[in-house]
Amino acid sequence: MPSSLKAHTECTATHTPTLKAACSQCGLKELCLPVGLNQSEIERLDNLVGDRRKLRRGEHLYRTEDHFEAIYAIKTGFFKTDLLTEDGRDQVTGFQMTGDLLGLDGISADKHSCNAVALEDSEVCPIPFANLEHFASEIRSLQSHFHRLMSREIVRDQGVMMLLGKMRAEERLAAFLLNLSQRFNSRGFSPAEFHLRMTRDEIGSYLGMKLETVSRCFSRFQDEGLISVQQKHIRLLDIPRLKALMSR
Amino acid sequence: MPSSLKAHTECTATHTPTLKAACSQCGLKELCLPVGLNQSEIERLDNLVGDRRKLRRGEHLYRTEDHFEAIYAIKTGFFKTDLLTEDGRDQVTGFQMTGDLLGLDGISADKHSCNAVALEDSEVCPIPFANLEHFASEIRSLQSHFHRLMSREIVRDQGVMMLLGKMRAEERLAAFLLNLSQRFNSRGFSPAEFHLRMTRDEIGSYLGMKLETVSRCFSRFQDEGLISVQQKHIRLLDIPRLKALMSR
DNA sequence: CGCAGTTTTGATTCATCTCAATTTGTGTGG
DNA sequence: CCACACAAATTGAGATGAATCAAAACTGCG
Repeated sequence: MPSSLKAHTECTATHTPTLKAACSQCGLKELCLPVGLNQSEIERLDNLVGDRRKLRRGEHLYRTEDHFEAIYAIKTGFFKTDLLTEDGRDQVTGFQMTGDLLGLDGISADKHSCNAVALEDSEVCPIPFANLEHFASEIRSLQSHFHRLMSREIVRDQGVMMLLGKMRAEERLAAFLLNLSQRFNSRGFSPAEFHLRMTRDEIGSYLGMKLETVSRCFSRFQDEGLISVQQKHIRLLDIPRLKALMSR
Repeated sequence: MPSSLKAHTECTATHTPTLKAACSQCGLKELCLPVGLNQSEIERLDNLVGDRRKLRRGEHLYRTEDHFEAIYAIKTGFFKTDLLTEDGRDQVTGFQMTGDLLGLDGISADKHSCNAVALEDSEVCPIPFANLEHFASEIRSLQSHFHRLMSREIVRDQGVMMLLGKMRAEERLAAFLLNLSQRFNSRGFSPAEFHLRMTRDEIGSYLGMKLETVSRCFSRFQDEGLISVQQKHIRLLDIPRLKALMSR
């Protein structure tokens, strides 16, 4: 599967070893920004997207307060976004994977309101926002799709509020695992077996619980035969029962 | 203050007693969708906005699963949005007041993902979304402003995640009061004295705590001289100390 | 191979929830 | 306009889920 995501060779005539992004050649057409565009429109997108950018594990794609200029489509890899308060508390606000968009937070004030960090070596396609708005006003389907994507982010956030506001620790973790499962599945990976890219601490931060509690819940799930855990390797053994756990 | 917000008389030639919305005449020009538009652009907005709709306290503007067709600018009044799970748990996801926009959640799937309920008699200006997208692609400043508004919603939601994920009950309530204070202030009302339109239960639902805990926190704040509470009437007596409370 | 970071597990504490009773406020109809 | 019924808010006592503190085990990286 990852082989189809390997970097293309450069396609500019220059000698710089940049990786020209090319939506028209990309395996993520059905998942990413081009959804719903026809062939010629996708080709116009190619001109819009900047050179691909590679990040090593742990590297920041952007930081809070950075000037906003582009949103980023994840070509390969895995990210987290987080907020930091003055008094040092850190809240993970999301985990993003292949095909997801990063940076929408920056539009509102021309600067980013959170940090985006690669949790594994990754590659992103920067989409300069000025260009995107320009094309969006010409290509109605692009405009419409972009609006849907922003709205989807709002809906997603509502779900997280429900999670944080109303669920108990076990329910949160079950919801989290099922969400990952579903997202891996829609990207062609196994929904029942996957590798966590984040630490227990990061999971805990996202779910509003301490890392010890995350660990204890994993253990309890395992004891009950719901999942199998070996460090970061997770297997979901009883998805129906996990789902049932959520509606208590 | 409310007198300037009183309903205009109808301005159509028909005999139906509808209230034609007119951004160009509205006192909320600086707060609402028209921000940043010039006079002639605002006049074009007038044609875009549908007839004003009145809601009584307790009435739904829309419900989860309702077909999405318009977003709504709040002309007067106060709303909450909330989600309901199958097993009956209810999460308030936001409180909206004059000048705020409602309905952005519906764009992503052509149907609403939450309920919007008036917490007092209110009036909204419906903006049919198809029209809005059409005008947005013609008026760049409208397009740009609309994107900022959606992004602001995303940023706001991140703040709520921080609140729910990392703060203790007292901090949440302090943050909540300060947020209301700031929003009333920017609408020309007193930042230090206001009337809560929602119940303790709704505050608790929003902040991820039980109504009894909300009530206890109010009492404690009052004992400590931070605020004065008489049912729904709140006076903030020591804003700096309330702020300090948040960064513990 | 050893060390640092991560994870697991245990014992204890604490914040918030739950259950319950009382007070206060509000809307309706006589 | 008052009285009644119902909804909302306050307060207390006790239960509990998750946090905290602490130590040990595991992992993988240099």
